[in-house]
Parts: sequence; C-alpha cells; structure tokens
Amino acid sequence: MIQSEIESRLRQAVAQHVDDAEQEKILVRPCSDPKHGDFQSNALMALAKKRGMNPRHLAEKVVDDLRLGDICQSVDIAGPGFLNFEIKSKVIEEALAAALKEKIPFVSPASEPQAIIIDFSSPNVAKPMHVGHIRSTILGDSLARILRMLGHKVITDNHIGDWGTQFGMLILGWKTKLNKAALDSDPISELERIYKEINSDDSLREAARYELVKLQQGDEENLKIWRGMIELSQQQFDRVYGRLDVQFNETLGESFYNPYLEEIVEELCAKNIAGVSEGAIVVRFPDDDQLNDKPAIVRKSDGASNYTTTDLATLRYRVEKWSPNKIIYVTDGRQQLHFQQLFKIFRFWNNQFAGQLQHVWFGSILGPDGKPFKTRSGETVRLDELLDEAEQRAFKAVSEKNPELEESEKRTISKIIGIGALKYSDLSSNRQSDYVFDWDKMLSLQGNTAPYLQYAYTRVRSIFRKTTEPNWDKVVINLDAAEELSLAKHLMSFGHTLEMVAEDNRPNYLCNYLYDLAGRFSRFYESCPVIKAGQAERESRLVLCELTGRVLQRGLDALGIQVTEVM
RNA sequence: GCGCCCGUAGCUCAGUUGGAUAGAGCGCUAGUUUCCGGAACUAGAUGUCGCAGGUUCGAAUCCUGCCGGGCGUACCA
Repeated sequence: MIQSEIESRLRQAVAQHVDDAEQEKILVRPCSDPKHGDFQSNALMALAKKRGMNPRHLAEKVVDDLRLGDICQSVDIAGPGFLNFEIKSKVIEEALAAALKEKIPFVSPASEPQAIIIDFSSPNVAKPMHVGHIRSTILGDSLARILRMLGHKVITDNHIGDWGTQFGMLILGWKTKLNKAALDSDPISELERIYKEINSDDSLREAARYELVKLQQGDEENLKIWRGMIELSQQQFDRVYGRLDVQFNETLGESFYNPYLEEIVEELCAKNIAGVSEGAIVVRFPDDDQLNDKPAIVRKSDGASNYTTTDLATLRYRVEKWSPNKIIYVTDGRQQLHFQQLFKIFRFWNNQFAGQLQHVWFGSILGPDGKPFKTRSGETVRLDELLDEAEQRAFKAVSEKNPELEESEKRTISKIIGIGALKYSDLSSNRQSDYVFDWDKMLSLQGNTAPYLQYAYTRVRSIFRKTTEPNWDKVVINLDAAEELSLAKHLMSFGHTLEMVAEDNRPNYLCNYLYDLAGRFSRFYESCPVIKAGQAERESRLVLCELTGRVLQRGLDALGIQVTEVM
C-alpha cells in the first residue's frame, strides 16, 4: 500500500529529528481536499507543539530527510506545517495493475492476525426475533466479515437466552393452555401466546414458580418441554439467519453455563471480590468514580444467579477455549453499565487475561414519530415480517423498473435489493445514534443507499456484457482524465478504509467510502466512454471498471450485502 | 441526585490523530440523452455546528458551566 509506505518512511524521517516521537500517531491520510494533493499528514504540528518546537521548521528538516522520489511527484509543506504528498501517476497505474492480481484488491492482510470473538444477536427462546435484534445481528455480522477480510481469525458466538424465570410460565402454559394445531402452524406465536396468558394471571404465579423449580431440579418432563421449545426456537433463528446470510461458529445458550455459576460466586467471595449485602451477593467498585455507587449483583437474595454471573462464566469459557486477543460484545447502548461492571469484575478475577474486552454499543431504532419503533397497534415488529416487507417493497420496485424479467428472477433480485437496503440503512449511520426507520428512504434508490451502490455495480457489469474482457496481464494502464485519476486514487484507499472500520468498529465509514466510490464511478462513466474508445484507452478504462466492480462487490460483501448483475 | 449518549441546512443524517473554505441525500430552482442502464450526471440557494466561556497557530471535534432531549441507575437481560 502506497499510503502505508509513505507513512513508514515519514516515521523514519521523523525519528531522526525527534527520538521520542509517538510513532503510532504519525499518520498519513488521503487529503481532505484534492487540491492539496493526494495524501496529507498533520502529525508534525501536534508533535512540534507538544515539544515547544516550531512546526514549520521541524517539517522542513523532516522533509529534507524524506526519500520519496520513487513514489511522489512532490512533497509540500503548507500553512503551519501540513505535509502534502502528490503521487506520481505511474505509481498509481502500477498499483492498479498489482490490484488486478490480488484476491481482495487494495487490501493487505494484517501484519499481526488476531483471534477475535464477536458476541452478537443473542435472541431469546420462545420469543419472536424482533427489530431489537436486527442492529446487533447486522452490525456483528458485518464486523466479523470485515475483520476476516483483514486476515483475522474471527469466532462468531451467539449467546442464546434459553434460561430464566419465564420458563416456569412457559412450561405451565405448555401443560395447560397449549393449542397443538397453533403450535404446528406457528410455534413461536403460540409460545408467545401461552406465556402472555399465564403472565397476565396473578393466580397462576405460584404454579409457574413450581414448574420453574422442577425444571431447575432436573425434572424429566419439564426438561423435555424446555428442550422442545429450544428446538422450535432454533428453527426460527435458522430461518431468519438464512435469509440474512448470517452464520455463527458457536451457538450456546445461557443454560450451558449453569453448572459453573455457583463455583464462580464462591470464588469471587473467597477472593474478597464479592460480599454479602441486603441478602444478595454483590461486587462493589469503591475505587471507581463512576461505579462506586453502582454495585453489581452476582447472586440474588433468593439464591439464583443473574446475567452478570452467566456472563462471567461465559467469559471464562471463551478465554479458556479460544485464547482470544479481543472479545467484542455488540449490544444496545442501554447495557453500558452492565458491561463496565462485567469487564471490571473479570479483571479483578482473572488478572492474567491480557486481551481486550470491548462493548460495541448502538442506539435505538425509532419509528417515524421519533418513539421506539413499533407496529401501529403498539406491538414490537417481528423480524421475519420486517424482512417480508423489505422484499415485497423491493419486488414492486424491480417490477416497475424491469417488467420483462422472469418472475423467479425478480424474486431473487428483490431479495438481494430488499435485504441489502435494510442492512445498509442500519450500517450507514453512526451506530451510536438512534436512527429513524424509514422504508421510503432506504428503498428510495437514491442517495446513500444500498440500491444506489448495487446499481453502480450493474452498470459495471453491463459494460462487460457488451465488450470482451482484455487480458489483464497485458493491459497498459494510462490515466489522463481527471475522472479517471479521481476514481483510481479512491479505489486505492479501500484497504485503509477497512482498517479504520476495524479500529473503531464503525461500518458506516465503509458505507461512506462506497458511496463516494459509486459517485466517482458515475462521473467517470458520464465523461469517459469505454466501449467506444480506441483499443488502448478502452482497455485501460476497463481496468478501472473491473476494479470498481470488484471493490464494490467486496465492499458490499463486507457489509453482508450481495450484488446482482441486473436489477 | 449520579452516570452515559445526543443537540450540525426545512427533513433524515455524515463529519477519520483537533487541521485547510462544515458536507451528502431528500425537498426546492435550472440544466444534461445521435453515447456503455436517466434508478444517472451537472449547476444553484439554504448553517449563530443548542448557548456561554476557556485551551490552541487552528475547535462541530478537547475542557468548564448552562439549556433541551433520550437512556441507565441492586436483585430482568
């Protein structure tokens, strides 16, 4: 990568003048404004400031020692100490030629691959998956794809909610209220119905608790019912994940960790990490300004453990099984306090673990009224119904645009467009913002949407249906037009964009990059004829088309979105 | 009360170590098609970046205070 090459040479040059320079802060970025050049570095100003040096003077000395003649046309110092680099077009042309041979163009694998566990989705047994699961599922899957693309070993881990007091009610309902026919036709709705029926009747509370105790004590009948509910739920999960094209390496329920909960609480007490308070066992954080009045319960006063304990057991299991460098939890922002506590307790408890623990949180999905997204009747929106609607709306759009397509082809395309639009609308905004769910916007097929990117891809493919593919090894690349150079330079920063996404766990950087790419391609497409050009120019431009197509396809794939030849 | 997050164009949102003149889409106005998919492209108008201080050569970004909103805050996850 040219960018990282400039960066490493700049670091060397800086080291000759500032021996204690923070190397990792010396960064080279694409220019914010192309008139300044191709790449820029702002690092010297901060570096000089911290040491009371004159930034401009430092820049001059560093540039004197910087050997970039083989890459750069020019290296300029601007304003108070910006460094601006202009790349030789020959170097760009060589980079494109090299990219044609790379498996993933413009991406170099991480120099130190890491083992990273991503915990996301986490649906609950006997409940329908709903909009609340969509952000976690889509974000987590995208992060997994991106980290894998960068060469890391990723373990996707689905932590299923298969345990808790609700199972007392569900088992009681199963035994006394179950409608077999309804269970056969729509098991999840029936499970939801019996749960609600029991839950709304206070007189059944004791009986439900009794069923729960029996389940916890290993009663055969109740265990069988419980396993049946898990099985039915897993079928539902698999259908949804299949439609979303999401896969997990590991799927374990909370119940898997039940055998370890007691020993963990005892160990925490033995190590004086936890203590008794108001009948419960809690961990306190007296040394932490933020948590000193926020104890975490690890055993409730009724003797049962809660999710903090389960999560500790899960953490220990994962650390032992996978020895990860990093564990990422993708959940709603409302769980921030829980994860702060969890990570702190785990550090007290297991001080050998050197990996990172990250809580990657996201905001809520709101309806058009600005309140949490619900159906008109106030129910939570089921995920399968949401996917149905996305596909139906896309089908309508595809049918209007391309009525002559076969029915089955329209179906296939509208799945790609509909699911893609849904995913993209979620991934393209800053994950920490709440976002307003808007069908028309995500499928409006204009602006920063998946269909716009997919459309750009179909235009690339359309060109190749009308011409013969050149021998890529022999094409002489020659970039003259401003639109060609603008497109080519942007293509080159694909890998850097993925790295930034991985750094902050923010796929919206990639969305912005792809949107920018599609725009540059459209401008190139408008002003640079490909098929009608003479052979040399045509083949050179076909390289740009081919690489744009590959980067769009890989980039969308990193978001879990597919492309289509026609739409 | 305490903690976290948010407040950027009429609407929905971006904004990469603090960095160069704050950007998109929608909507609005005016254009572009003998040419590879017009689901496109070009041009134009629109901002006290919630308010007030501070740090800095430089602040939407960092610090302090205030206003407004969302969420969390011991036995749900």
